[in-house]
Amino acid sequence: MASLPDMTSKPPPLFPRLARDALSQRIAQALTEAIVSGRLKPGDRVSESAIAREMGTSRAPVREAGRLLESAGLLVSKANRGFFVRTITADDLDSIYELRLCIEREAAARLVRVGGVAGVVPDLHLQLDEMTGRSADGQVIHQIAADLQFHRLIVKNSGNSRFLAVFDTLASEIQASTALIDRVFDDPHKIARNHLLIIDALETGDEGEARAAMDYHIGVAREAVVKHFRVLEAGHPAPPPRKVP
Amino acid sequence: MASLPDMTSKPPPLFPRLARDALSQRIAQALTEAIVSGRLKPGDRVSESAIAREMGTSRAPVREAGRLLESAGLLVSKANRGFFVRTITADDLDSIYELRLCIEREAAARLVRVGGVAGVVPDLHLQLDEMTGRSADGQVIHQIAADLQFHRLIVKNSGNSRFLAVFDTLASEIQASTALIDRVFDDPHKIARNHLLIIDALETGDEGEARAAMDYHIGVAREAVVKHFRVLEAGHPAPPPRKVP
DNA sequence: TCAAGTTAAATTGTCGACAAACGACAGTTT
DNA sequence: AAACTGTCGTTTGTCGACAATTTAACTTGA
Repeated sequence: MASLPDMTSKPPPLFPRLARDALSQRIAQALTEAIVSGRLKPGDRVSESAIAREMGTSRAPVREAGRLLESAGLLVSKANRGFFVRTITADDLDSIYELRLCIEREAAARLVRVGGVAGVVPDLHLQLDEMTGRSADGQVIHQIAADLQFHRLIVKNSGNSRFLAVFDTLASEIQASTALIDRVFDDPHKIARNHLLIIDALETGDEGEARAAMDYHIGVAREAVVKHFRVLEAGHPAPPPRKVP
Repeated sequence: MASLPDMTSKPPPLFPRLARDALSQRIAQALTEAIVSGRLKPGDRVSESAIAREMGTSRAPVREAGRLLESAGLLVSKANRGFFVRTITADDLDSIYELRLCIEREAAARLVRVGGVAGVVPDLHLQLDEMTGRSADGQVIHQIAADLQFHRLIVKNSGNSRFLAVFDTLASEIQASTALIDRVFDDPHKIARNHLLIIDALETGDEGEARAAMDYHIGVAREAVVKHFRVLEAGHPAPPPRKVP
């Protein structure tokens, strides 16, 4: 009986299965990278044919990648006009952070409830080191990515897959918006301290504590980010759309 | 000054915009209708070529419609296998309702905060009439649709567009899952009374009241729906996938 | 009879091409 | 001068066909 082939668990951790469909996903990843890195700026046109020419593929997979990123919130499509990099306003970011608050507040409480705190705390500390390390290099993008990853760990281990799905969407939009930011908001060590407060709250084992810590933490970030974008908008009322080479 | 052309509100209610892209959207709508009506059951294969043949189009727009419904959560796609109608488990529904709770709780509070209650209450009553009317005909599907529409009105008028986007996704999944339900859970008038409680709470003007009412209302629904699906799953452990004609 | 290996049918992923639609520019009219 | 109309080039929306992959059937062997 023990020699029966195991049908439930994957036999050996097979290679990433590189399906044929992977093409559109790789294109999507390349586009995502271009957007979060800032090479593609909000409002820029993303031409199917141009991208297809550059990557040496047909337009079909590019189109699929575009639709994928559209549902992810990174692109918008106008009928018969094609895709454009989504322009994120301060109001958008405010809405995003308000939704993010709802999700993470509940995720933190849920993590405590299901007793998964002890399992993630080590990973959280690792991610925290990553965060402070990155910020030392002045890698703002990577620092924010590590920040989001920290929060993602909490959401992922909360046990509600819907929370994670929504969070990932919001995270990619937040990450994309940070391409416009050229400086960190706070001293890296202060940020690290703030995240330690979250870990402390989680470890109390009290749902209310966890919720409150998350409430405060995200509330502060929300205020800072939105304010930053409001002054940005005051300077650049309507940036003209550029053509992607 | 009063004769200046109004740039903020739409001039005359323009025609319905009828874009060329409407083809894939119409296909998506047709597929959605088939799913929520139960003609396509969870696990059923949705063949690109078959649908394209039936509708007299090429596979490309069908494919796009599939991707659209995939991001909406109605379909899942396996690499090189195509699309399948999403099978929703009781655990899924529980996750969905937990997320829905987070959203609507905050949306109700927000609606109170921005002072939009008075504007929607008439519409809410209209939707309530629709709900009780439908249930009299035994139209369970339509009754649930009207129920969701009631809640959608609150979310929409809350002012956070992200809330609405997430709600719509969840609503379509809930609507699709109800295709498996053949009876109403409660007396229609009792349901109507429960919704009246929400309206009452909104009209108090107190955010906490609104939140609490929503909490209770959705909590009850969640418990009933999830319990219903758990017994369904006990009877149908793994329904075999059917081929769509 | 059952199992494994092989072959065939069906379906998806991708490609290149065509026609409709949009935006820009210029010409005309009031 | 301003607004409207017609034309032109570019890009998308759609199509049919080919290649790769999966599924199922079929054959072969113990």
